[in-house]
Amino acid sequence: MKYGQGWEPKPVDWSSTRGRILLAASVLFAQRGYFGTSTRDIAEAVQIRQPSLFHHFQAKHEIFRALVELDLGPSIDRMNQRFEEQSSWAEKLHLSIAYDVREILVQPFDARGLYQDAVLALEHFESERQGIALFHDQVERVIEAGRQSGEFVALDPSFVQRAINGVLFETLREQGGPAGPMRHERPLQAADFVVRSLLVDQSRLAAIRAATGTRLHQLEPAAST
Amino acid sequence: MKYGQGWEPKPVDWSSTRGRILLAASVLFAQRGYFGTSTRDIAEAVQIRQPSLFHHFQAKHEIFRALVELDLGPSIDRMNQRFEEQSSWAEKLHLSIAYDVREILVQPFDARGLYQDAVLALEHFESERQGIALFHDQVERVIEAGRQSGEFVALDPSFVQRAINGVLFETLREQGGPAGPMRHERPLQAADFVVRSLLVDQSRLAAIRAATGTRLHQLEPAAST
DNA sequence: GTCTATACGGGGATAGAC
DNA sequence: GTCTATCCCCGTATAGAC
Repeated sequence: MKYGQGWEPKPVDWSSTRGRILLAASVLFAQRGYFGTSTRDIAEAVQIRQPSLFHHFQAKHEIFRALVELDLGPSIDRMNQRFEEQSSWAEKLHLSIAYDVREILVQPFDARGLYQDAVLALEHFESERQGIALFHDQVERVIEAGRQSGEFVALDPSFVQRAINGVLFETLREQGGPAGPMRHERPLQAADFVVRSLLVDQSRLAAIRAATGTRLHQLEPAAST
Repeated sequence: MKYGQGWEPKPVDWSSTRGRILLAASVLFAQRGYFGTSTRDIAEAVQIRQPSLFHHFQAKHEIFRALVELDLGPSIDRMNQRFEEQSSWAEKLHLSIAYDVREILVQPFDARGLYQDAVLALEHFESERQGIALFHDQVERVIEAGRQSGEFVALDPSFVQRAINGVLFETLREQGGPAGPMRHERPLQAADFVVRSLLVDQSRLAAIRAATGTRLHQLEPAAST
């Protein structure tokens, strides 16, 4: 299993040819989808000839895979960090959502084209499907634990996990990818929206929000490097 | 403008060849995406030869367009009905969400492949994009009105509209299309999740939920015909 | 309304020179 | 590491017989 246990993708030099291929491909995947993007399109965007792509990646699907790793790996890693912290489940969940939203809005590549069922269903992406499932499990575990501790109302964890997913993804769609204008309030709004719906005692939200704000400030975005 | 003003798509005889093409195509679009589905695939699923498709639809994108109309048209129409009713904004929103979730889970075709930005960006789908924008406007109007009346907390209507979208869509993904096992509690759960997060006075939720339950029972699913 | 035959463009990927 | 040339498959769509 590739994902989990502190695994992180190697950092990418975004100015290298390989990095520029990844950036351009992510934008095209987001705009036209994986199947709607040809290797010729990608090559043209990077200003190289189409066969030169295959020097950097063995196949088209390896470009896609690299992008999923870059997005998903750190996300799983962050969630593992939340588990190790001493904080309430509501705080963990709130910080996770806000952090994920900020990272996805700030990172240099466009993640909108990456989590399409139709693409991930391809045979090549078995380990990516596993990674996604792992991430979903992590989220569900927080929801479930929060419910058992009495912090959250009783709601199907799998439903909540999917709702969070939907909120996260739509926030990215709204921004129109990393190129779009950053809505700086979105990370906290998204986290508030979900946690407000889950909390038994809603008067705690203000304090939780404040804690997340402080932590987010400390944890500088890694992606801007 | 095709959508709006009481417009509704013509009913489909799902046992006709045309209907079977629509059903099969919707499933394939959901599983492999629009670009990942060939007209050969569709024809094979319907047990006819590939060129015979073109007797029923002028082009591949006309099949897709017909499916979007079948899903989106009734949805817009239902929202218009909510506007004409005498009820609070919270009730309108709650009923809309629950109703939409139920319909999307119950209708015979699979809507999961229909709202992909990469596909809708194609030139052919201008009127579909307009229809989707119209629906989003309707939702935002309810959010905005509810906030002004003091029923809802202050949250960016466009953010909330997207969150609702995400929840709706993820609920469908969870079920795995119309073929999957229906979670009968999902319509009310989804509506609860959103409205709970929006309501200023959360003690109203139980009453709102009860009202939606009654109305939903009266409004039999149209799609099962 | 469905078929066979076929046109024609575009797709991913490889070979091999520089 | 990038190029040109090229292979070969698969895609949508049309023509025209039955």
